[in-house]
Amino acid sequence: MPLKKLPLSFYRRDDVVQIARELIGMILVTRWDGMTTSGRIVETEAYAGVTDKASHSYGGRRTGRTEIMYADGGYSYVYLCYGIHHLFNVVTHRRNTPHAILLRSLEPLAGIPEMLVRTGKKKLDHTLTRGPGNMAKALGIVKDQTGILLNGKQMFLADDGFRYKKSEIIASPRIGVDYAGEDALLPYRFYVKGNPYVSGKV
DNA sequence: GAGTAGATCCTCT
DNA sequence: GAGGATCTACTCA
Repeated sequence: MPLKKLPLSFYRRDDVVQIARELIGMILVTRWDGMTTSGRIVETEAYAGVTDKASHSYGGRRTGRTEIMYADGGYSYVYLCYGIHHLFNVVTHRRNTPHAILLRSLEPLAGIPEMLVRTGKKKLDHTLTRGPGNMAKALGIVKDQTGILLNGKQMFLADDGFRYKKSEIIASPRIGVDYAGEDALLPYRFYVKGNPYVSGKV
């Protein structure tokens, strides 16, 4: 089955956790610098807007950085963390409901040589796109790519018909959000069981 | 193998 | 002026 771009209606639904689960197995494509790179998503985390302490938009916080989260679903939200890592998110739901999904890891498909150049690695191994910082780097994603509509030419998510078995998709608490108190325990993270590209303990 | 520090900079207080 | 949705390398055992 050929690649089919996900329609904007896919992102503009109410249940961000459900969308995060459905994104597992989809393909992320970026196309810039004259190179196409892509990979199959194997790890995501949902951030449920104003009610989620771990979210940047918790309590309705609205700043220059988080403004894009309040837009309609289907936009990219990239931001810099720890001064080094760019983290790529997909905005979901509709205007004024700031939900987002962090894409944490994917399995490289196309453009692997380009990914190796971008990350400075010598050969392909599971650390190439493991974890959100590495993944963004391998795909050439930087925070300037915030606000791109994900059904365009530069960057999009697609479905090639592949599906993991339901039993292969695991829900667990999110990573690196200990500061969020009880919300850090919510099972908003999804990953493919046993996949070497998944960050954290498998 | 486990634990920890350092990198490094944008954003909000 | 502080801290973060992280990663790597280095120390110590």
